[in-house]
Amino acid sequence: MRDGRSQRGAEGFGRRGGSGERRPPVSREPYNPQEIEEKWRDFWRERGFFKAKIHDTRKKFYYLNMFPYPSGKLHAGHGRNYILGDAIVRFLLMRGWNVLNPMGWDAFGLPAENAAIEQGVHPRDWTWRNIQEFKRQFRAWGVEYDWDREIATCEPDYYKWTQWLFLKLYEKGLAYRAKGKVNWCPHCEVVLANEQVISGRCWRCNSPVEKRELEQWYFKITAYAERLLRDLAKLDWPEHVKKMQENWIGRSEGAEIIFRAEGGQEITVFTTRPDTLWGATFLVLAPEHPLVPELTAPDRKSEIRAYQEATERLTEVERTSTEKEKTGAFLGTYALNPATGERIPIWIADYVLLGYGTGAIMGVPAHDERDFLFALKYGLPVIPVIAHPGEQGKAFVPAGLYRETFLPALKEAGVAVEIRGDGASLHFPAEKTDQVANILQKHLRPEGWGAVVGEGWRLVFPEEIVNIGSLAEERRALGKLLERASDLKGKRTVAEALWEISFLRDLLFHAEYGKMVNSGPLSGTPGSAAISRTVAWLEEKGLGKGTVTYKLRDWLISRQRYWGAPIPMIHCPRCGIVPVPEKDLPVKLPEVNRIGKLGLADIPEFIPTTCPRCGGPARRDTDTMDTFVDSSWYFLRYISPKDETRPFDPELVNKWLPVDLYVGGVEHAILHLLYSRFITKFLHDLGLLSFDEPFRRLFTQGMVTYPAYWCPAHHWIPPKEVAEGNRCPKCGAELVVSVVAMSKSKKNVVSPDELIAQYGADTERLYTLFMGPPEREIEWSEEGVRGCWRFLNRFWNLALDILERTAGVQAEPDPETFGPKEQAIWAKLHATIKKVTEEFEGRLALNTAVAAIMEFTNELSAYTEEENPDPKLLRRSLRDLILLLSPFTPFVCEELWHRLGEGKAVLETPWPEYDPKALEEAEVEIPVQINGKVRARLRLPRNKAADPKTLEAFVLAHPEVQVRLQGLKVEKVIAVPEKLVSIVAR
RNA sequence: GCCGAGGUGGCGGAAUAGGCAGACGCGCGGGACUCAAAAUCCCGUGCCCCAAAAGGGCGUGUGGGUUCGACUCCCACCCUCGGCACCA
Repeated sequence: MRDGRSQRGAEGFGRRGGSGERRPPVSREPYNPQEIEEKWRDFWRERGFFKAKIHDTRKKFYYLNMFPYPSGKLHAGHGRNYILGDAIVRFLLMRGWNVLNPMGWDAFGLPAENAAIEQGVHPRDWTWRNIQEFKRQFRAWGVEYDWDREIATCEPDYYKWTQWLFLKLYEKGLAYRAKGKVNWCPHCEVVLANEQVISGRCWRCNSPVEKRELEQWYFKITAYAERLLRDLAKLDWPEHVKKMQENWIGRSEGAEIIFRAEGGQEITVFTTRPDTLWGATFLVLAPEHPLVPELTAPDRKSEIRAYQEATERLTEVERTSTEKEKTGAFLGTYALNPATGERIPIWIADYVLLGYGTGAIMGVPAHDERDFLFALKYGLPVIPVIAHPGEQGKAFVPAGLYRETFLPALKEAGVAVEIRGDGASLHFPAEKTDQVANILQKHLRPEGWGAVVGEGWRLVFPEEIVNIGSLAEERRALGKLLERASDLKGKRTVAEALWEISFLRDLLFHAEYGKMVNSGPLSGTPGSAAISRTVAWLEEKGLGKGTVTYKLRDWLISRQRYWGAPIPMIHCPRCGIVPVPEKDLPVKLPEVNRIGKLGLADIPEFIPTTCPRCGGPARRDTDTMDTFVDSSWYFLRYISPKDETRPFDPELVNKWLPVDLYVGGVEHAILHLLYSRFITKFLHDLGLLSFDEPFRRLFTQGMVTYPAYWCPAHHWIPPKEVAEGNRCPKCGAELVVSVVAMSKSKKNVVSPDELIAQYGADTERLYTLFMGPPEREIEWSEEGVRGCWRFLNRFWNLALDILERTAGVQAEPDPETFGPKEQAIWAKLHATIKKVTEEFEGRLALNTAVAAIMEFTNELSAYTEEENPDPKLLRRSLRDLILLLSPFTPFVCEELWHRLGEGKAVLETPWPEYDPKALEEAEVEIPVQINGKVRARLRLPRNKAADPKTLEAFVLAHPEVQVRLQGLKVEKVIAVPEKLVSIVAR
C-alpha cells in the first residue's frame, strides 16, 4: 500500500509525458495587445480608480515615486521606477487601501535653460513639451496617477511656496548670506553645486573645477546634523543608503585645543586624537586661514603669499589628490605646545582645509600618516607618544659596532636576532624595549650606537640611552648620532635618520590607539581611557575642550541662473538686506525672449524695485534657488496642490504623512533625501508638521544597463545601427563596447514606444518586473522580453481555452470532491496567492512573484490536458490567476476579466485571499538523507509526516531506505516534521 | 585607504528561520509544423565518470571550522561593483 502511493506520487503531475499526446491545436483568437491595450487605456482614469479620497484617511497609504525632471523622453530604464510603482499601487487598491499616488514635475533646472540658450525656445515651453511627452508615455504604459494633484515646481503657484520656505528659514536665522569659496566651472562659466562636482570635475563638460570667492546664500543644514544622523535609526531604509548619509554627515568626536603663538595669538586646532598632544611638534594652518597674515614673520611674507597663490590656482582635483606630494611653507614664527611648553614651528599646507574643524591642526607625525610624510619632507622632528598595541619592537645596530658578547647576551634574554650585511636586526615584544636598550648599551663598542623602536624610541650610546620623548632629547640624540654615523650626515631629524634603516621603517608611525608614553602626567594611561582623560585634563587646565565636528557643510543654494525660483530678497542701500513681504510672493520670473548665461542678472528690468521697509529704490536679489530646494518639500504640496493660501493643509498633511513608501533611484541617496529630511525637520520645529521624517520606508530601484558602442570618429553609435562584427556603420572601425546605464547621451536607450508597438505595454511591464530583483542593477535583454511575450501568449491561450470549456460554470469548486490532481492544483493556487501577496507586502522582489505566477500557469496548463479536469476548479484558478497578474499586466487582465463575465473592473475586485488549509497537501515528499546525502525521496500522507516519531518509523521501515542501510548500524535519526529525515549510520 | 553591497549552471537569477541547490526565464541541443525559413509548440539541458541506461562522484569565489545536515552560521583570505576619500 505504502509502496503504491509513493510510486504513483513519484510520477508527479507537473509535467506532460514525452509521448506528445496533446490535443490538436485549436485555432483561437490570437493575442493582440495593441488592440486590447488601446481599449483599456483611458478606462481606469475615467473610472477614477486612482483618485485618492483625501478627506477619508482611514486605511490611507501614501505611495510616492520620486518625481522626474522632464527632459526628452522616457526610456525603458526609467520604466523600472514607474512600472514598479504602478504595480504596487494597483495591488494596494485591490487590497482596499485608500491610496494617494500623485505625480509631478521637478521642472526647474539647467537643461531647460541650456536648451533655451541653444535653441532659442523658452524654458517653460521646452519643459511643458517634455511633460506632455512623459504623460503620453505613462498612459501608454498603463501607469496611472491621481492627476488632479499634478504639480510643477516651475509654476508660480508652486514656487511661491518655495520662496515662502526661504523666508521662514531666513526668519529663523537658517538662511544666511556669506562669502565663501564656491565651485566654478571655467568652461561653462557657471557656479556649480557641490553635488554637481564629480571627483573635482564639472558634471557636464568634465573640466576641472576651480574655486571662486563669492557672496552666496546658504541654508544652515549643519544646525540639524545631529538629528539628521540620530533619526536615521528610526527609518525603514536600505542600510547602505543610511550608511551613505551617515558618512556624508561625518560626525567625529574630538577636542579643540588652544595653542598660543609667541606673538600672543591663540590658534585653536581640532583633533580627534587629543591623546597625541605631547607628540605635536608643529602646527599647520590652512593657507586661507585668517590668522596667517599676522602670524607670518616679516621676512617670509613674499614666500607665504606665493604659496597661498599657488594653492589658489590649484583645481579641486589637484588639491585633493592623495597622490600629490605634501607641500607647505613655514611662517617663520612659533607657538607653544600647551602640554610640553616646547616651541613648535607654525606652517601652512594645502592638505589642511579651511572648511573642516577649525582650519588648523596640530602636527603629530608619529601618529598620523599625513603629518609623518610632511615631517619627513620638511625635516620636522617626530616624537612617539602612543605605544603600538600588541606590536613587535625592533632594534638595529650597524655591523661592527657591537662586541662579540652581544649575541650571546641577546640569546640569554630570548631576543631574536638576524645578522645581515649591514648590521644586527632584533625582534622582541614591545614591553621589553628598555631591557633591550640596556643589553645593547652594555655590549656596544665605544664608537657604537644603536636604535630601539618599541614603546617609544631609544637611541643607545655607550655612555647613555636617550629616550626620544621630547624635542630637547630629540636634538641631543640627533647630535650624538651625527657625531658617530658619518653616513647619516645631513639628516635633519632622528626620524629622518631612522627612516634610512629600512628594517625599522614600518614602526616609525602608527595611528592606533594605545598606551600613552612620553606624555608627562598622563604617561601610562591605557588606550581605552587615553582620549577621555586627556580631554578632562585639557578642560581642567583651560587648554581646550571636547567637541564634535561634522563633515556636513551648509547648503549653498544660490544659483546665478534664470530657470529657478527667484530668491525673495531685496538689497536696499539704506536698510541692507530686506526680505520680500510674504504678501508680495511670488517674486515672479520675468517673461523674456532671450536668456543670457548670467541668468536674472542679465535682465535689467528685473532688478529695480522699492524697499519694503523704507520705500526707497532698491535692487532685487538676482540669484535663483538650487532646484533641490524645490524638491525638498514637494511631497507636502500633493496633499493640497491648489491651496492658494498656504503651502499645504496642515491637518491633512499630518494625517497623510509621512510617506509610507517612497521609491526612486539610489543616485539621490544623499542629496535630495538629506535635504528633504532637513526641511521636514525644520517645518516640524515651526510647529507645522507633527512628524519629523518625511519618508518612512524607502526603496531604491537599480539602473537598467545596455551595451553602448563607441566609435573614435563618430562617437556613440545606437546599438541597432552597429554593423556586422561590432563595426561602425559609417567608417567600419571596430567599436568599443561597454555595458552601461541606459542614457540618451550614450545612445543606448531602448524605446518604450517601439517595444509597445511590437509586443505591447503588458510585455514590457512584465519583463521590467521579471528581469531581476528591482533594487539591483541589471542588463536589459531583448531575449528576455521575448520570453515574457511568449508567456503572455500562453497565458492568453490558456485563458481562452478555459473560458470556452467553462462557459456558464460557477467559479466555486468543492475541495471535498477533489482527486489528488485537483488537490495539487488547489494547493498550488493558494501557495501562489500567498507568495505574490507576501512579495507585494514585504520585500518587493516582484521577480519571484512573477516566477510563481508562471509556475502556476504552467501547472494549470498541464492540468487542462488531463482527462476531465474539474471545470469549477479551472474557472476559479483562471479567475484568481487574472487577478494575481493584473498589477503586472493590467491591460490583458482587464480584457480577460471582462470576458470572464465579471461585472466589475479588476480594480474594484478584492485581491484573492489564500486559505492556509488549502496549502496543506494531503501528501508530502520527504527527502531522506543517509550520512548527509539524499538517498531517497518518499511520499507519505501529511499527517504521518507531521509527527516526528511516526515519520521516523515510516522512513526506517521503508524498503528503499532498508536497502541503503544494509550492513550499517543506525546511530542517530533526525526527523524534521514535514521537511526531511536525516539518518546517521556506520 | 575607509565604508557598503555582492560572488550560485553558458546567461539573468531562485532558495525571505541551518533542512531536496539551480525555481522561473533566457540560451543551447533534439523533435513537430513548413517546400524552406521565421514564428509557434513538444522533449531534454549544472559538471564529471561509465558506449547508453542503471549507478556513482563533484558542485554555491578560496581555505579552514561548527553541525546529523551549511549557498545560509563562525574565522581567515581573494575578486567584482558602488559610495566616500589629505575631513585632522
